[in-house]
Amino acid sequence: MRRSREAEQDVHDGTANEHRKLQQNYRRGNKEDHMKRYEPNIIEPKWQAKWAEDNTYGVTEDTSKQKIYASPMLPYPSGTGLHTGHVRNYSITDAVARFYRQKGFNTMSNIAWDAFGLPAENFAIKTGTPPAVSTANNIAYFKKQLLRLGMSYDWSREFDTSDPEYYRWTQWVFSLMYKRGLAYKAEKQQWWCDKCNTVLADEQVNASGKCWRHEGADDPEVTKKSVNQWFFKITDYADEILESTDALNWPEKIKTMQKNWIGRSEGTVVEFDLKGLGADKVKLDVFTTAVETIFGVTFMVLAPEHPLVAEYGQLAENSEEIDAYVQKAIRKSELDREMEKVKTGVKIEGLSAINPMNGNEIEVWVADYVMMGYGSGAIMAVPGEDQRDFDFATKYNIPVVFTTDRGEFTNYQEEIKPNKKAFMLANSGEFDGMNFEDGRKAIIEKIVSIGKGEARVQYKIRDWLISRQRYWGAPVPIVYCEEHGEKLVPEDQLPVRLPEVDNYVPDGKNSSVLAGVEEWVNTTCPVCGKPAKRETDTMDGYVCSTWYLHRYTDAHNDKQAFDPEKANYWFPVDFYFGGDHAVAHLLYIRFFQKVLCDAGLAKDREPIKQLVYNGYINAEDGRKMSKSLGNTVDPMDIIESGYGADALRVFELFIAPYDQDTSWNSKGVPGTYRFLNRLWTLTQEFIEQPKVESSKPKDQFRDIYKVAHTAIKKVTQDLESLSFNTAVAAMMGAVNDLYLIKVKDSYSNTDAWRFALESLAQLIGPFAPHIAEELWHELGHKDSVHLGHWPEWDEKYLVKNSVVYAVQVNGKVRGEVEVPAGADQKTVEEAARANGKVASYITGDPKKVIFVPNKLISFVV
RNA sequence: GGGCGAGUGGCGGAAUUGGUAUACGCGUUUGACUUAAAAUCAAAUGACCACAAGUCUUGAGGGUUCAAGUCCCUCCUCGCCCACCA
Repeated sequence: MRRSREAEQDVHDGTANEHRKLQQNYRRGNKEDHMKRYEPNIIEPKWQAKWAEDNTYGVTEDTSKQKIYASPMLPYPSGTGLHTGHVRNYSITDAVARFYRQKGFNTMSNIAWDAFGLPAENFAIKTGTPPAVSTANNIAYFKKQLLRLGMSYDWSREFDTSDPEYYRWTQWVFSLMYKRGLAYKAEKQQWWCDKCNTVLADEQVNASGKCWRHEGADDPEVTKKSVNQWFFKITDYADEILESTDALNWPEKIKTMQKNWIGRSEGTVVEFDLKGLGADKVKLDVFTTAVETIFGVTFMVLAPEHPLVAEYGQLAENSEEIDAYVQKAIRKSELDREMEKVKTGVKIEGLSAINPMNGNEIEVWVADYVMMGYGSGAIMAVPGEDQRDFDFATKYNIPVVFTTDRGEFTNYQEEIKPNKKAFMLANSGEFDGMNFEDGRKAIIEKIVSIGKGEARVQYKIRDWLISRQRYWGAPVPIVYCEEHGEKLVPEDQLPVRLPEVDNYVPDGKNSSVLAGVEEWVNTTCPVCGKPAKRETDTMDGYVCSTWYLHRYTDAHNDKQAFDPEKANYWFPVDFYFGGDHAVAHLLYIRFFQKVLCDAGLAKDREPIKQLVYNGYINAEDGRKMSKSLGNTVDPMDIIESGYGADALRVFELFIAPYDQDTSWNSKGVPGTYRFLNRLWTLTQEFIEQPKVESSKPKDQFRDIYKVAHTAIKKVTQDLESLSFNTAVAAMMGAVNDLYLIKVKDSYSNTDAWRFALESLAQLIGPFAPHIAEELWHELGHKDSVHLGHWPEWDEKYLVKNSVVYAVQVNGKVRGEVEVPAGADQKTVEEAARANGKVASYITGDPKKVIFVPNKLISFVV
């Protein structure tokens, strides 16, 4: 069940060899026999057990302390387990959580399982294993991995979203939405995946028109199907979400994507009367962002799917031609239509529209360059002012009217388009001579006054489609009664439990297998008690994950989804870590938080203070890590082969800046293991030295203190700015420096060495928590280094006694000189000119001398 | 077509307001230890050059400056996102 091993045999063999080597090293290494060796597979499980026993990472709402809430995005427990690419996200989360915990913050970090979803159901269809069983197995392995990695979660708050005790409250979330008028059922054209046999949200359809779960070359494109569906009214909050996006401390990339997704544009809805084919009383609404061009409208265009096309197209003389065009256009995917360079269309003969501003009668066309999915699916075409309309008009010999006075300009792309706003209106009746802005205002006013339209804000975002025709999800808590219609299941009757079934294959007829479970479907009406039928749709997994960050704050409450007081203590989430779901999940949780606020259940209108969005780690071959390519590495293999979780975690943080994509390197973990081993050895050797009561003043150990304080400063600042890779480099540098000092001078049990080693034990805590704890205890401490132990640096040890200046002549470095700290320009200049090599480049007096304190001196000759 | 990123050794990557480019790690090479290998420790490692000296080097080309990976202009490549958006 767990995972297919064959594909990773090579990797496995490789690590097995490493394992053998390491074991030999332990047995026959040249370290003195009595010295305790660095064996992560002994110390790591030991501390993991101790932390669990002491509940080291358990938290309560301690108002006397400042809180930090740091969480990774909850994982979907797939059958393949975590690979080393996934481990990056968890390592980053844990480094930040541990850093703040060590600094004394009341820090909460958690894990939960996003357990509902299609793969478990598909696995059930294939093998007959119930989703609940395979999901539990998968969770067990994920949990084993994360425990072995030593993540500092409050495990008492763990839950999985497919547990009735959880989805009971997911159904409560639905009720909350329903009661606030934010959940509704509607018949809409929706994306449909033939492989999943279910509808998909817009966000689940990728750029090439395929389902997010079936993106392969052989997979079919999604199609449109008309289905009666449940929606959450996210559009009610579109404006607020959009407006508050800029202020978020989130990556610009994500913010831009969300803003594009909401897609706000301000414009005008204009109503055109129709004429002919018996449509004389019918109005055609169009949306335009350039209403000032309305005098230039010479034709109207309807999208092929527009309802008026179906209605009046068949009445036209050329109905066959229209029908053929529409059929062809609908078969083409939206993507194909967009790729189409040449615009095509068909005129609806006999139908015309009346321009409300000048009464002109104009043609009505069907063309697939207009999309049903935006605006009203119809446009007023202004070929004089719009390139697309112009192309179309030219092709079909439709008149062109310019509504701007362009003077001598003739080139549209080069001259007119960029300067459009500078031209005065023309051919626009009473509005001639007005500039673009005034003209627009005046024309909108006029349209409104004659009752033919209004200003409107148009969004690209649609309401959130939440229902799925699948088994393995939280049932929508609705029943249908003949007398009372659609009724919410009362809260005290939740959860609506998923019944056990034998056959998981959906019939593809717009309903899930639940529809076939009669004893479940047949229920009673909560109002009259008479027979009623259950809703058979389940909710999209994104509904489950929309409120789980709240559940963490009160994970086992059986009276309510969460206690708002507890949630308000922890919220907003200070750091949210992930590398996926740029739009969907991250938009939904913002929406939900605002709903909670309006319902009086939350106070912060934004749930996430800082989004930490990590890049991908690709496989060593440069391709994306995936089970099907056989290029994933199981972190357990690396850990168990003797390198341990700490070395793996350090490498995950060291490999590159966290937000950058990079590639796995199988030699990397041995490298970070070496580093940890050097730190280990340094500490062990120290412990074995007899304690020295030094009579030397502290200043004699200045270089040791300097190394320690430099590292403390750098690592602290780097963690604050999430620069994990340079923090690791700084610690490596410190260890290297201490080795040099050790070799050069004596190595003895002095306060200076103790300070340096204790500092490093603390600094390494967020990165390699087990060795940190072990060394901390080896150095004589009894408590956990992870609770409230973080070193502070003292600037006085960072002050240099002497400074090395670079000496430049005409901008080129020709040498360097060492002078006492604080030397003035004259001193440095003399020292520099005393340098023979420098002097050879300077003949006579320099024209100019540039002096940069503590850096360089530059002679211009 | 539009928007946003990014191009630095053999590789992953460092580099305050412009101020000694290549920190740290991997890899490679040498030495110590070892019967031997591994491990460990010490050291070398951008290119050209036998060495020194010197020259060149941050995608390409120009510019500003005493000084440019960093600022400005032109261009190339790659990645991501959006896209007949009315």
